Amino acid sequence: MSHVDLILEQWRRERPDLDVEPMGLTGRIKRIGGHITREIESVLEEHGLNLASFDVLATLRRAGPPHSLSPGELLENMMVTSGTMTHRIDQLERKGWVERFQNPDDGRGVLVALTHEGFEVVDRAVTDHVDNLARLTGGLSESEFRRLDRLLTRWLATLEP
Amino acid sequence: MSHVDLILEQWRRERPDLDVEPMGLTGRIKRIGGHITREIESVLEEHGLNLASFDVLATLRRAGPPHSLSPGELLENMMVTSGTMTHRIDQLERKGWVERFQNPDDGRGVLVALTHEGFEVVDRAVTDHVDNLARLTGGLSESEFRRLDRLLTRWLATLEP
DNA sequence: GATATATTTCTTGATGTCGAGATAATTGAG
DNA sequence: CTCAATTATCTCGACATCAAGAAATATATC
Repeated sequence: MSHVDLILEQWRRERPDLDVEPMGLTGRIKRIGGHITREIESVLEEHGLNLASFDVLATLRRAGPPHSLSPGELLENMMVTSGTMTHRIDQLERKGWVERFQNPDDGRGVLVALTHEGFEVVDRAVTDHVDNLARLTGGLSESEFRRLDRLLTRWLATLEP
Repeated sequence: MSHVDLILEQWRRERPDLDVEPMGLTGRIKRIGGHITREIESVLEEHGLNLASFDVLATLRRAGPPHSLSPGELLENMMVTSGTMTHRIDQLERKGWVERFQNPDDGRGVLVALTHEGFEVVDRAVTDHVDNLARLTGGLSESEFRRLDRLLTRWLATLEP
């Protein structure tokens, strides 16, 4: 009996009027999310990264050459505020993994670009990262994996209209 | 094409050597988690609660009479540290929704109990909360819901041995 | 062209969390 | 019984995040 099922059982006893099935589904999502976040962070730590830094570097890396985006474009890809993004870029700039340039086409804006070192760090990190994700999803059979992926895609589509 | 699929496509182009399927699955989990967290928080806010406070009150509530647990027992149910738990209890105590007692059986420990007001707040909040969760999962058919729940349970079991 | 409105990025203050260590009481080995 | 080890909780400092708003520039309307 999992942690989540225990919670549902308690609610059923204390509040039999409630339909707790949706709570089970969302609880499992959040619990799985918590586990994989912790595991991911422990692998990234070996590369001197946290999840926040990796998110930024990876977004620049996978955007392709010239590996530069504005803070606003980076924002669109992550669920954080602009203040948080400023802080993340500051941090990466101090480490020498990204650089800020003035945007030549818009005096208000800047561009954030991967440095050579930043490129190498994120390229090494992402290799370990995908291995780690393969391990974390490795307990599922291929068929389970596919069915789960399809159902999550379905659900996500209803949440991101 | 969803946000997650876009990311996978970029990685496939930039790093064709990587197997990005697991990244898709975990990305969808985290993205769904982000959405439902935000939606949940906005409903709890109407009751003067944040997710942290609700977690504590709800744990006490569903534990059944006398609705009291030690900080250590509360810790076991949540993925947080002891310092965080102290802070959460402080906050709820200031609001008058829980009280601390000295544990009569163990001089080192305390017990945290719901007040009458705290009981009423959490009982009202959880009613709205489950309605909200039903809405958030309402885009899935009954069959999809059941299959998804079963697959998530499977996966969670492999992560919580 | 002048002026109001948008947009882009950064700043600031508040809050929640963690991690390491302090404090106090209990437990167990001799 | 005594003292070391363990356990339960709290304190403190650091850090990531958010929300609101400031500053600078761009865009649109007249």
